[in-house]
Amino acid sequence: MCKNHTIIFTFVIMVQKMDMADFISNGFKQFIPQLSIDCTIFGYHENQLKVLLRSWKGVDGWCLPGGYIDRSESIEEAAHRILNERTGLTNVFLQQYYTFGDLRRLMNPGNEILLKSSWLYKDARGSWLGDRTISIGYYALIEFSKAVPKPDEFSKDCAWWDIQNLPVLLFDHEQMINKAINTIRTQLKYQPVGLNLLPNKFTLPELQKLYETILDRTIDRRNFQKKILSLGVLKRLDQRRKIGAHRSPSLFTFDKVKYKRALSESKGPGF
Amino acid sequence: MCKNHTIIFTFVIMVQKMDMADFISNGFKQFIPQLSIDCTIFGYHENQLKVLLRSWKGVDGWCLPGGYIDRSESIEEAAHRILNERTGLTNVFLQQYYTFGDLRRLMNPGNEILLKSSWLYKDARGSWLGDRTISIGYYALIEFSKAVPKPDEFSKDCAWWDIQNLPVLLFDHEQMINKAINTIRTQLKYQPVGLNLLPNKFTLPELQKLYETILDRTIDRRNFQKKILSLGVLKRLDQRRKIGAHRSPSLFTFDKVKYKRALSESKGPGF
DNA sequence: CCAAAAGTGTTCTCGGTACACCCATGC
DNA sequence: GCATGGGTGTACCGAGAACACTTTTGG
Repeated sequence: MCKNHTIIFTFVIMVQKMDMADFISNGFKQFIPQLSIDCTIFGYHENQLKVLLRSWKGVDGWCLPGGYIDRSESIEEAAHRILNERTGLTNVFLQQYYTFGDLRRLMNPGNEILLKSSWLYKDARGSWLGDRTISIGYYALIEFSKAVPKPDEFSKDCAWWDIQNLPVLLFDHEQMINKAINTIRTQLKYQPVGLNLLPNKFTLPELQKLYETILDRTIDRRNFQKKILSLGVLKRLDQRRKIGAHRSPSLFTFDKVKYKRALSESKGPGF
Repeated sequence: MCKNHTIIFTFVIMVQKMDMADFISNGFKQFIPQLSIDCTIFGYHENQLKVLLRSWKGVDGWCLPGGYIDRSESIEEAAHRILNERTGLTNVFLQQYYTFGDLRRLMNPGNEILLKSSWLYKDARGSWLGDRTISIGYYALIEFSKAVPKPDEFSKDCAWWDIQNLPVLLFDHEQMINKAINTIRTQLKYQPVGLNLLPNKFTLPELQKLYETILDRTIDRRNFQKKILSLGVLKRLDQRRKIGAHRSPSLFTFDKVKYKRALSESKGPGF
């Protein structure tokens, strides 16, 4: 059920470099038209939850990194490829969370003007790219420091943004991000997915800050430690982190075997 | 988040009747190609959880009722329409649960032979229908007695099947059904979705049997009643059901206002 | 010695589970 | 009156939530 993160990333055929005109006129031969994948890529840095966004040349406003599905790859492979193209990362925690197919998704009233003045409207409209598109949403949790945001040749920029302070987003991508955040919050309650956002070694206070950031509330320190340790997925290391004029907290790492087991055993109350 | 069931079904333009040849050659003009919706429609009857399946003329094996998305309808509208076409029902509890896009989904080893000997392979292959298709899975919970399975003009049959005793399923539809069942089971733990499967009036023992059937285990009678009543979504009626040589159990109905509120407030343990 | 953060244990409450007796009905 | 199933209450247990003091460290 939740094995996405364990899948060994099969390196799929990378999209051939092609110029924009060629992509507009011939892309549909390689890709499935009218269906895209958008990845909500979360990172965590300086006590902030961040999302990786990209902007297009010639268009104001930002959007989620996305792409089309090659006719010969599965959608999961496509999602991993798209994520790899923007971050350089392989073998990350990546999960499908919802498919967005509202007719309004292209007509976000907040920024319709931005789109109308862009080449997306002028040139892509009329081609396969201008058709209505349904988008499969995936979210990824990655270690911030390992990812190097990479614009592609169509990008003006590709950068991290604070969840709390997002720029103007094109299409329905704000809604997609919100749904992704809700999904993580729910999942975090049952499964220790948050660990994917941290480096190999971390302290419990750091882990707690992450949880507090994602859930947007404070958590009692003692209860947090009791609960998180009771999951049995953490290993205490014989090292401490020096943090200035304070007591040095222990470093932990997580036991990937037990971690995978815990991910697949979500428990809950009720019947 | 879970408002699907509250949406007032907007009656969309029904698919024009067209013959199979026309559909094969021209359907892509009306519908989005390479993307379909498949509905796992659950009903409950005689203490059995049932799924509505259909079979194609000229093809052995069964599959989920599905269809394509009209270019002018949202995917949710499409799902409601497809469900309406097979059951005659509107305004039902319907939820998207996963999008299936494995390359293997068309090549289920268990029944490849069935497909190869069919017109689907001979005639549809080469047309837009023969292309690889990605499918958005929706599940519906409906009141069994209200639905009248309706084959369409391409169908050999359309009928209810016991979850415990499914026929040979084409494509990856068995996997789709299994994932739908798991989704319901998880959801049932947090939200009283099961009520959608029962008639307006029901007794607590009947409701309990439904839960036991879905979860595939027995539940203590006293604890079940305590818990289900504590949700506050049931109203006890001044009526009892006569059930032969036994004490007559009270009938209940559910308070739709409180019910909707309860659906949107899923609680849980954890942080 | 003082400020700041880490580490740790107990109590309370609530929900989940286990369990037993009496009641209504039709034969 | 008896068999069958419906209705109800109590005791135990574990997880979550509330809560305070001591220890380490650098300045």
